Amino acid sequence: MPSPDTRTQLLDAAEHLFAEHGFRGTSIRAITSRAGANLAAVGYHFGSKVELLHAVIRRVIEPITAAQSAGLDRLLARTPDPTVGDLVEAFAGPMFDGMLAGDETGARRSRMIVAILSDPAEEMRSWTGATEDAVHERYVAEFARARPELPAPELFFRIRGMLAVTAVDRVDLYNRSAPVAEDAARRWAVTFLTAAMSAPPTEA
Amino acid sequence: MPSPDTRTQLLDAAEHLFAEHGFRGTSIRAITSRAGANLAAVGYHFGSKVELLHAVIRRVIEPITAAQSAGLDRLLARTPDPTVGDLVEAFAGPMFDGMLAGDETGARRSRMIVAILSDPAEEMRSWTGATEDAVHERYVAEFARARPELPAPELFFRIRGMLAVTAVDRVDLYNRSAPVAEDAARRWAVTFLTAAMSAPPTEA
DNA sequence: GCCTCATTCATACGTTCGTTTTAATCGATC
DNA sequence: GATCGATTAAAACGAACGTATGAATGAGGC
Repeated sequence: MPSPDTRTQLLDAAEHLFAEHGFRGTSIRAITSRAGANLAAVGYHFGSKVELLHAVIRRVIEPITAAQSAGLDRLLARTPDPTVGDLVEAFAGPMFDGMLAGDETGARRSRMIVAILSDPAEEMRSWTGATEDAVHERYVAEFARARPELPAPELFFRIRGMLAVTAVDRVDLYNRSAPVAEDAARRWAVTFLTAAMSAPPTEA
Repeated sequence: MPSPDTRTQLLDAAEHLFAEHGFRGTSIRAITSRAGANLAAVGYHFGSKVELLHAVIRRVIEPITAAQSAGLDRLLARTPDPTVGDLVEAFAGPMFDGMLAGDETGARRSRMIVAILSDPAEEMRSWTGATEDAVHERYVAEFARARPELPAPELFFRIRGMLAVTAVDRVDLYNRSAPVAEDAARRWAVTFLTAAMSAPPTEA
């Protein structure tokens, strides 16, 4: 019984493999093999493969949502009318938490998020819970308050754009340079998105 | 022999199903069934499932790349020093071509592009040819010329961000409004991205 | 009318997959 | 140290998959 916690080992292995090869491209056998567990361990601990997926997703998403929520609380306690830049920082920042240079888990988690957001498979599409929805609602409301002249549909479009940018790590088409240092990506994203969210409404 | 062209029918069916359920989530049987063709038709016309995928990807990507290239030619013929907005329009615009409201193919193609850009599976990752690379190189060079004060790594990051935003249709988290009218999404994206690309460099 | 060649068809093969089942094992409790 | 609940192990099942094969089909050229 050398393994400390089979359940956790399974979650780690699954997160790695899902990010690397996608949900459908990862077999239970590959997961249990990497986790040093028996084939039946997934069925025992999680019930099925998709329930394991949901557990993995929850483990990735929850701390991000919590940080987004806490960040907004902190922001509103400091000032009643936060700037667009403040909101962007509070919303997008947590996506880059724990992505220190040299640490591969950050990049892997980023890939995982991209996979979650963009995978067309049915199993990937039901990852939001009440908590996530509530936090997103709050941010939508705050952005609407900070940019009252922006029509709602265009605001929604821009928020979708934010989500997309914060999760691009996977598209390494232009990533010909050295691995991005420390939290440079985070600050670049905030610059990028603050400018984008601050743009005047598109004229009709 | 009522079907006009089995090969085309297969491409259409495959494009639809790949966008809907992903590559791995789509069986050859589902494709041939939807195309009204025999199970062996894929093997006969394309050789294998992944070769069919590559044919589908090529058919989606090629007109976009061509339009991007032609747009840049037209732009440079008009003015030697295009603005950031001009470059954004020429680069991002073609991604939205043929996405008229009410036409489902546009949204489906968008989903297809997202799937291509973000799918972690190995088969999806080798879709760029020499033509695509050349066009992207030209745009990188032009953006660098238009924003000479921007450090190269941050410029690369922003171009990745552009790619991400132009392909977000799938993330319908905030798409609670009616389907986006005509080419509104295209103009919103240009506004969004022009502001983002015009932002001053992030300070160190 | 027949041959030819491209295409379509029905079918089968071997593999891999997720899941289930049944037995074995372990550690803690009394 | 026997018992019990929780976990792990080994094996098997049926289904679905990609691919390959060989026969059937049908139009166009001679």
